[in-house]
Amino acid sequence: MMNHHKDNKGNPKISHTIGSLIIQLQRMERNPRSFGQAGTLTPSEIHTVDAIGLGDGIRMGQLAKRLEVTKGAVTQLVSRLEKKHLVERTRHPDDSRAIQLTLTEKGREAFQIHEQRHHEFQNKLLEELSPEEIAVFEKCVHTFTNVLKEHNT
Amino acid sequence: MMNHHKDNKGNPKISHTIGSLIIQLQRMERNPRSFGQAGTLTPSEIHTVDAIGLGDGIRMGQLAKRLEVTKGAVTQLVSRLEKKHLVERTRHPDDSRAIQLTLTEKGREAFQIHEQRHHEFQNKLLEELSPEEIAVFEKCVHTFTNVLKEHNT
DNA sequence: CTTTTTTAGTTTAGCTACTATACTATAATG
DNA sequence: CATTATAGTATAGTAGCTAAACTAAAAAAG
Repeated sequence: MMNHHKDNKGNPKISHTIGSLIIQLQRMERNPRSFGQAGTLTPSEIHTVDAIGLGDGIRMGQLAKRLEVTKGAVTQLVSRLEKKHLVERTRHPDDSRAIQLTLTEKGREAFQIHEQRHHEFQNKLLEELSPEEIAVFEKCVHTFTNVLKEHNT
Repeated sequence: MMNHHKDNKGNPKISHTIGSLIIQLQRMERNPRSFGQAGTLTPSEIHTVDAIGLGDGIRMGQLAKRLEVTKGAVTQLVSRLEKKHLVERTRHPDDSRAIQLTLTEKGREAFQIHEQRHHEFQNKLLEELSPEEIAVFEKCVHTFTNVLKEHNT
């Protein structure tokens, strides 16, 4: 009840806490991992596989928006994934400029292994945090993401 | 009280929420920004300035550990910052292999502008979240970071 | 003391993951 | 149609890393 709408006198550490998080996230985001038959994939590669798996038939441009990178970046990533036989490009039936993306069998396997790891990660978090805390956490991350999004504009 | 130590049936979205966060953080981490007299600095550059500012006289190796990168990476970054006249290398008095890092006047200005921005960011968060929520958030980020750290090993 | 090993930092080649820019091809609009 | 917008690609260049080989000084072992 008290101490709302104040400046950060009472929270000198949150900035540092977030700093550590960023360091760990960056570290994670540069370590490739193995995904079964698909072999070793970089974080960017598996993120791309994940986005295609969640939105089957997604187009190049939509994928670029989802990942918040340029279309050029997506072209490069998808080409690499195609070479690895994880993703297939097919022409869009209604717009012959556009391309639809789908996962191959191998791609789906990688997708599933990745989802499974998310699951395990979540469960580890749930072991250490109560459902109430998780709920607050989710709200906070959401707010944080929005402030960040605004900041990134 | 209920539903503790369960799997994630009740939280199908947290994974997606965190995914969005990661995308925004990565986006932030590749956009250079202006820091007064120091000019435009990349995220890695300002992180390095920040770490030196917080631990004046820090050595190359300690800095590498703090940033969780190799010493080679730190050498490259510090060399660039030295060229930009933000950082100074001086030989360590007790160990002539080692190097102590300090900020120049210009470096300190960049440091302060950066700290100021952290402050503003925190205040924006505090406008939208109660102190109680922030406290939980901090705990959760901490837990999350630790799980991540373990995962990164 | 020397010799050997460890530690602190540097250098370099190579990789990922982007961006910006210029391009081709198709679609939509006047 | 001619023009403009949209979908995707190609390419050159950059940041930010790593791994491995290196130099020099300190510490440990003999």
